[in-house]
Amino acid sequence: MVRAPCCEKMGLKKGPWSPEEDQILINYINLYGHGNWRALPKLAGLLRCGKSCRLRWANYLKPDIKRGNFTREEEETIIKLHQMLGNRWSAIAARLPGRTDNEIKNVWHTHLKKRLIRHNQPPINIPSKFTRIREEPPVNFPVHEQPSDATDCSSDVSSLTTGNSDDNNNNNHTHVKVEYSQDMFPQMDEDFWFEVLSTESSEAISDFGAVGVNQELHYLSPPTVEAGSSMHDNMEFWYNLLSRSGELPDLLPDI
DNA sequence: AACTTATACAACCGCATTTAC
DNA sequence: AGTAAATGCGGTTGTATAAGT
Repeated sequence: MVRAPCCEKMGLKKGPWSPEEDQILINYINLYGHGNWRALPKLAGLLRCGKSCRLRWANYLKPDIKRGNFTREEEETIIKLHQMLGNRWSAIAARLPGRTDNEIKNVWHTHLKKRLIRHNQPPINIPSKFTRIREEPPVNFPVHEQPSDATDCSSDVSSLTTGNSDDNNNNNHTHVKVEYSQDMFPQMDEDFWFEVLSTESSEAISDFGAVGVNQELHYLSPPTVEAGSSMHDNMEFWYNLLSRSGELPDLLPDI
């Protein structure tokens, strides 16, 4: 693919936006929308590249953007989501209404990371290949019985963490029997982990208990996956298990 | 007051992915 | 199916301002 010449070579402006430029962009998008970012600056009469316009709009001018300091609650949410998702700023931003990926990235690097280090809780560094998993629609995690609503992941998780603990409890570690088939296998995307972790603590992960690999049923037993072990430990365990199985090479590429 | 260093945040760059043809 | 263009994303940089010396 041939890279488009950079803004400067095209005689386009770079650097901070003036209030006049902002107004032109706002007016244009309010009137015509932003169907084609590449064409937009020319049509709007801006000496900017489309990319610059898109960034300015997405990070600053969009009307639903919440300005001002992050609340303590928002910061806690970012920390929690970062534990689950790593540096997937856009995924984190998707769960914080009114906040942009760029803003979250900045607040992470300037405040939150340092705060965690100060409190002897260095941030988990999830390998980037974990965080760049192919995007796919969430797929149900298999449980005893498929829920009636096949698109609702959260109902799966709650059934794993609550419903199963009664009949399968074993030394505080619940094992869930999973009937395995290739197309039922969980997609370990952000939604999958988010649903898992948003149930009560990482105990939920050990509650998954079993997973099918190579057409066999495998149990994740203590001490391999302990209740209370970290998100990353669990991800690593599952990743290694899946890698060894060789069944999902493009879902989770080698580290 | 002048200078240096640290911090915060907007914007850019380049790669990856998706879309259109 | 292949290719180019468009878009999205995450890492990095640039710059204004605040804090410290």
